[in-house]
Amino acid sequence: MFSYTEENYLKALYKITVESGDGTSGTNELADALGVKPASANDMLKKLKVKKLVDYEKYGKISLTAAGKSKAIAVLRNHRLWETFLYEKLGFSWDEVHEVAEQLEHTHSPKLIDRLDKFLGHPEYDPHGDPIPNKRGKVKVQSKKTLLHVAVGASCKVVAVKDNSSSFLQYVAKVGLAINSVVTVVAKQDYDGITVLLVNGKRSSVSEKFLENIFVVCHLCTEAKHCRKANCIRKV
Amino acid sequence: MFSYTEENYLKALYKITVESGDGTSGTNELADALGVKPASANDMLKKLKVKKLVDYEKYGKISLTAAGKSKAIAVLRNHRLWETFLYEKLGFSWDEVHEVAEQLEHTHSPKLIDRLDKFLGHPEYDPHGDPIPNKRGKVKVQSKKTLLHVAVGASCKVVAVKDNSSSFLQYVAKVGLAINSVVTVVAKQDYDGITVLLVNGKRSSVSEKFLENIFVVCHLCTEAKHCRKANCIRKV
DNA sequence: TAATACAGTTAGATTAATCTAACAAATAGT
DNA sequence: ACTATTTGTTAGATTAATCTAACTGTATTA
Repeated sequence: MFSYTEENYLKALYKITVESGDGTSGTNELADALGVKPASANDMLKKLKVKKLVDYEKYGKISLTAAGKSKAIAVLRNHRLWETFLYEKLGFSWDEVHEVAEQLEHTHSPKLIDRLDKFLGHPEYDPHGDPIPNKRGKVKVQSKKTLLHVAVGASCKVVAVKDNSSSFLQYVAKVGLAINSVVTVVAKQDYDGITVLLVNGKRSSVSEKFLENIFVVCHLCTEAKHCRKANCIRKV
Repeated sequence: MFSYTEENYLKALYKITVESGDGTSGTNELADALGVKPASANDMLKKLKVKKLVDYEKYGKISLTAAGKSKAIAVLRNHRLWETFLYEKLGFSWDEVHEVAEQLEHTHSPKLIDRLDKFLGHPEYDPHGDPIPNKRGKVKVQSKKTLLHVAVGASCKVVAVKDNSSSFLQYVAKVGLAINSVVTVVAKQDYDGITVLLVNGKRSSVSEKFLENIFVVCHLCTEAKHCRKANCIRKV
């Protein structure tokens, strides 16, 4: 069995390794993500290595083993199903669900999760647009394009947000964005990257930090998948 | 704030003190209820006393303070609402809900509990017939009569079960009993108390231990409350 | 009332998760 | 290649919750 804490480390490692190019993480990066000191992360990494959930050599890159990845995905599935429940059934707003789901995700009842999944109608995406892994641990591929990659003058469709924090999501909502919103990049300052967005006739100026936390696809796509069209959003 | 463990101690203390005549508990009794050693319970009691959640003198009777009782009731509310959710919405059987609800009851989000309560339509009783405390901590009075108190030849209605363990509840179901079942006490052996019950035309022989875990009221009552009729179930 | 049983307490050890402070290895910049 | 910075590791301490084993107080009862 896994402790609450071990599960959180695995989940954080999964997120970091998926987002990094090479599927690895560093000690400090991990400690940062969990809000602990590097020394603590280091202690836990030793434990997880003994349990064959992570793989690394001293001073080397950290990666998840198949077993570690599988457990991390299971926790992520719990988390995203609970978020969906809170949003769909209990009327929580999308900036509130993350924190509460953190508390609910560590139940050790496979039956509970299966039944919840069924009750929700086997949802494919959570309220933030992130794919919900299925029972067998399969995770849909997500667009890796963000608003930062969209050319000035181009339009695109929001499919997910990277940052799930309440403060960011409230900001996103204020700008008028939501999952499936169509947004146009109107202008960008070369100097500091401040960008003007157009959403439903409303203009807002945002930073590059904001842009890189919004995942998008070509606005002509009908599915919230990575758009494969060659000229999608008119840029790489 | 309270730790998961503190909450469990408070909940156990509440149950024990409510069931005892004088509203107190002993160290061993508490330790037993939680499956820990008396030494551990003693350690925790000291902590809870410092936090002014319990009241006792060395070697004396243990009771909850108003603050301790209030917190215990809040945990009980969470527990029973989750049990109801699992039973009503996710199709769990009544012998499965307790264990899973133990894991869900320790969330620290008042909003979650309020929304869950609303989503379930403000239920008054959980799947075991136990009253769900309301938001302000008010708990409905429950019948304290059990099948053990019912005279031979008399009939009564099941309103709740005392033991929530899976093994007991499966036994109860096998006998054909459920909340609101009408049951007749057909015969009782003076020697060992073995009692014959009649439920929906089916006879079963059960022990006194079984009988004292089934709460009942007069079968003519329409509400699952303590029946106040003088001759209720033809016995004290 | 003295012996015995039971209930309650204490001291000291253990485990998991964390920390601080000091140190070591790897990397980057000139 | 040398130094400075960043990144990673270690040792030792702390806290919460538990345990065992030994002890003390209370209650029963012969």
